[in-house]
Amino acid sequence: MLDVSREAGVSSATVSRVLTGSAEVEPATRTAVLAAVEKLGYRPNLVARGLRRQASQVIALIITDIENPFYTAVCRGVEDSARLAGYSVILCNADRDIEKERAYLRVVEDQNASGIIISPASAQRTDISNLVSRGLPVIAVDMALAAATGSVLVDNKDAGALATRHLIDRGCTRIACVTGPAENSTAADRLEGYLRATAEAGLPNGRDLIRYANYMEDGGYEATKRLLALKKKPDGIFITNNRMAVGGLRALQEAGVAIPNDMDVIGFDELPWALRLHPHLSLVRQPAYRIGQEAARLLIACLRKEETERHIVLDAELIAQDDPVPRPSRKA
Amino acid sequence: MLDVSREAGVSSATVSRVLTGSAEVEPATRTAVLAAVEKLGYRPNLVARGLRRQASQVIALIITDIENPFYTAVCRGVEDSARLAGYSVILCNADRDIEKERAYLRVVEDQNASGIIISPASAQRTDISNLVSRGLPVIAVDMALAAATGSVLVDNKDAGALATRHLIDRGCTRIACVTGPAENSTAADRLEGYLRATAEAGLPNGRDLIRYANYMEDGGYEATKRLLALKKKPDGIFITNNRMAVGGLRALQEAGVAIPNDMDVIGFDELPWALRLHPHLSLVRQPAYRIGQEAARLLIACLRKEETERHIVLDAELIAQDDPVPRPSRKA
DNA sequence: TTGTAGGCGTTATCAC
DNA sequence: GTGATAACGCCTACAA
Repeated sequence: MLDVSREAGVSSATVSRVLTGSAEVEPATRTAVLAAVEKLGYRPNLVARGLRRQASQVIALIITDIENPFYTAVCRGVEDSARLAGYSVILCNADRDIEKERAYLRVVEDQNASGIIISPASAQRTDISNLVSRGLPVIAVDMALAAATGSVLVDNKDAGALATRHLIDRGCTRIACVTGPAENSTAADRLEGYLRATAEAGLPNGRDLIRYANYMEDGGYEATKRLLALKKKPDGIFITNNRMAVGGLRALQEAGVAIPNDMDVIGFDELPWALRLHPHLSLVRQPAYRIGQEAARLLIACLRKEETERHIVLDAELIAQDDPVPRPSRKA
Repeated sequence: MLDVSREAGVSSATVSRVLTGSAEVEPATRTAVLAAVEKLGYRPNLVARGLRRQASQVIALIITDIENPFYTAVCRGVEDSARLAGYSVILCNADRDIEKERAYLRVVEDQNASGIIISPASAQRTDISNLVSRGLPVIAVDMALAAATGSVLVDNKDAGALATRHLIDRGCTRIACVTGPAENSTAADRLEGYLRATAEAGLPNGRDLIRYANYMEDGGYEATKRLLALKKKPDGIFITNNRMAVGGLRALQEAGVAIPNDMDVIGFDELPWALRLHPHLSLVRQPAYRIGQEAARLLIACLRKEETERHIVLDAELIAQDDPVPRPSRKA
């Protein structure tokens, strides 16, 4: 910057003013400065700027599982929205690991991120209290977090009920549920939706019909296999996430159970295209891209101290079996 | 830090020495400092440190397509390896967009990343020359980059030939190839492998059997559909990436073409589990996680000025149809 | 409108 | 072994 100021024959303060637009500058000196910047290919050092301003124009995005397309779609929403507003995004994959998540929260704080968007590893154990008390805005997505500055969520109970009712509407009378880890609150909510819908319909929903798994393929596989081993087999299964659905489909396939003739299945969230290879698999889909967009919008509004609603709830959508599947609208 | 130094009754310089281990410190003062650090919950400001040291302990990872599980697996490899060595990773998704990639390269440079790992959007147009000339190490993965400091690659020509020969071995005599964008060098290499293998076997490989698509589901879908519309239909198809394979499978399914009876298909890279739902789909798999690990190892070796081989070539592996599929070994 | 000067939180240098 | 002190590159009072 010193070079630029010399080249333009002004002080470094003026260069700074031109570059940041923080104050009025004589048009002539302004052009001189810009010419010098251009000539020397000068670019401000973001680290120094961050140190001085105590704010970095960087948003940290901490996600639960980078190999799950739901979260990557959220990422893209955050990204696109944040970049439009002049923010950079740094992405961290906590990998469902509370320790890894904690490590990232520390790093991100120490790196002076301007704000944080997080899909928490745990509603209880994820601790953002010191961040929030330091005034750092934190937006929760996917899972509610009591201390969060804001949130963008889907009502997982409703979504779970929506999925379950679809199976009921299709005539299932003995519906099982493969849900996520017991301590995971979204899994609990989706399960609760299942319990509500089955109860309303007077259908059985006892412990034998419920399986807790790890939200991963192998978990869905094992859980489904065990359901198929029941004496009183279910005639419908609600699998509460996309990766487990893949495992579940495989278990059904290996067992020679045909969908929908021998078994009705509904999943939760897409795998881009892959689940559509199974035309008889319905699913409930969260607007992942939109969740990301809204989270970024919310965070930036907080950073700008704008008045805005703090908590957004979006609707999940039923993609019913054999229905025409709309293209995922990213730009919506 | 000033607080800590007061608390411990020493100067800030000593605190720094204790924390960084940059010089010997009297054990007694050392414990006093650490006690003060503990008591006050002090944590160094990484931005200030980065400014002073002109090095950030942050590695930037720029990937091509965050929705492609191949790249996310690379991420995890980089991550795990980098964190072990005390580096943080910031992840950027260039989205096959050369402009977005350029923007990220700038941001990352301005943020003073210590080094860069990149899967380039283009072998020709991705420009890292100024980074490299500034002394920033850049490791290319997935696609070679002439200016790169180092690289971790798979021989895509060999891999393409490997895939094609598998179809040949299975008795195909008219093999088509759905490859990526014409200007994409990995796509060109995989295609070249196909051309070589078919030529060696005396099989046709004319323009009608070759489709260029966008490495995405819709591209694979359209390309496959057009292959199926040929007067002289192929009896085998090599689809050069995982996302296109999903689209291709869908096109075949819609057309009622059964694998492997009506058509043999081989893909390239996995979708975690999803492609295994199609037990008759073989594929050639790159060691994605390992590529990421090696890239991080290489980069860190460069940062530490260690002598090391600069360019690593790993082997792709054939996962033959109906063969038992080994679990993806992440920790390998 | 512009320049001077000081400080953001560290660490490196140089005395002691 | 330890403490002043300067400097990393930028921004912003304050003064001119």
